[in-house]
Amino acid sequence: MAQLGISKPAISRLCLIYRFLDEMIREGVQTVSSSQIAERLSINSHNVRKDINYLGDVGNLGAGYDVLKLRMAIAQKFNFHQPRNSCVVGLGRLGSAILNFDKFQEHGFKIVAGFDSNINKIETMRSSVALYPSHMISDIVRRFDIQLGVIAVPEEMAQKVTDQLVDGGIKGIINLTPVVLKPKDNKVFVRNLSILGDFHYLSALIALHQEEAEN
Amino acid sequence: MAQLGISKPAISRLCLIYRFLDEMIREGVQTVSSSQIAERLSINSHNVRKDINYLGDVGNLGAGYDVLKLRMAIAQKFNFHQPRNSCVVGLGRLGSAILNFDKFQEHGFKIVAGFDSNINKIETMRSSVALYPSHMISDIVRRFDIQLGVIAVPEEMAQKVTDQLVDGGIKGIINLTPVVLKPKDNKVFVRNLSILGDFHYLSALIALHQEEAEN
DNA sequence: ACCAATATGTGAAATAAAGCACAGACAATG
DNA sequence: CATTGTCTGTGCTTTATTTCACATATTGGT
Repeated sequence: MAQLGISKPAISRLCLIYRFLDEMIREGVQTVSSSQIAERLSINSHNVRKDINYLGDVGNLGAGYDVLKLRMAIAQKFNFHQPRNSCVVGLGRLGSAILNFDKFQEHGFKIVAGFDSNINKIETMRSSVALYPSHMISDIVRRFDIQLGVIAVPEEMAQKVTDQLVDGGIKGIINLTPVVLKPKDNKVFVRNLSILGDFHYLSALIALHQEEAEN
Repeated sequence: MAQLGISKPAISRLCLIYRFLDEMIREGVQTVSSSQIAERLSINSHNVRKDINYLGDVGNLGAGYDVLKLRMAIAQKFNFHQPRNSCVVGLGRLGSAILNFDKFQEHGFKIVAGFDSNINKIETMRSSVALYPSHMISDIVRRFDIQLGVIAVPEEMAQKVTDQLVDGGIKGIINLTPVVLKPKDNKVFVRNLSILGDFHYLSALIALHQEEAEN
């Protein structure tokens, strides 16, 4: 994959900053400094400034950042104003929790479809989102120009639905299974959010930390 | 925080490898090479070898890794055989989905408590896990030696329950809210799994990628 | 109008992580 | 038992990311 002109950790931090600014706006704050942001988000203030610098000229030398202006600059750089259609595949407990989570809409992520292989489930389930059987994934993704997909199916189905999503032209996948997905099209971005994985990771950190403390 | 002798990305990869080995064992495979692991997990084979090297002497020069031996070596290094008590705070749709997800138990993460501030909910909810009102968090965490906590509460409560978990002596937190937590005790490890955050992140990647493609 | 305090912007230095090349060890085969 | 091909272990190189230092701009008070 080619250059992005901005590092991935930086993108990730700017997303955090973006949400932090939302909060500031709600509280009526008009100006914020790099060290205030840094303090709240537990990152280094130099890093904050450098990240913001990727956006171009937004700060006021000596006078911090204008909250609205900075937020706008991030939104523009990352095209956050363009709403993106999304879908959820797998409507078990986890999947349906996400399907019905209304917070996403507020942020421009419109969930327009839910999929499950159990036809009975999609017929009886109540939801404001349109539901479809899994074999229609590619069709529906293409038809509604769905760009983001959340995968919440059992492990053994994960790769298969990935292929279907990719066939439909999906652009990004949030993978909630512990499986490492291999999208056929390598322009598709994948983000792994495995709770089991994080249990392992934290458990490992704790163990190493204890071991170290004993020496 | 001090040295761990092993980088965090490496820990994360080794956790992936660990689960991959589980799969191999189920399939009856006895030996695996660094390039097979690399291929399946989409990482570089040099990197795989280097990571495994942190574990000490486990490979067979010229003949790949013994699946069982390697898995054991990771488990030992990270103390995966020690079961860790866990809890879930916030029993909305997301929280209760996790509470009732039995996969964790198989991996040594025993969920021993669920918390919610809505007393009515904890009285009427059916679950094999013991449920408590949120004001008991510190008590119960301490009493049952709970080491890992999953936070699935509304954003505005997240910091408060973090403080309670930390007061009880929690060691690690999986944060499912988009809020950046500030644990009072900095020996507590936090892992952020914000779906909204990942929507933003992917959305940003897609936007940058498109922009680049246009030039 | 000046001074002090405050904050950004940014090149340069330091650190961390990933990628690489290859020497050395083993296994399988004939 | 020798030979060939395979695969690990690891120091070195390269790349990525963070941290630092400081020059420079701005505000506010006197």
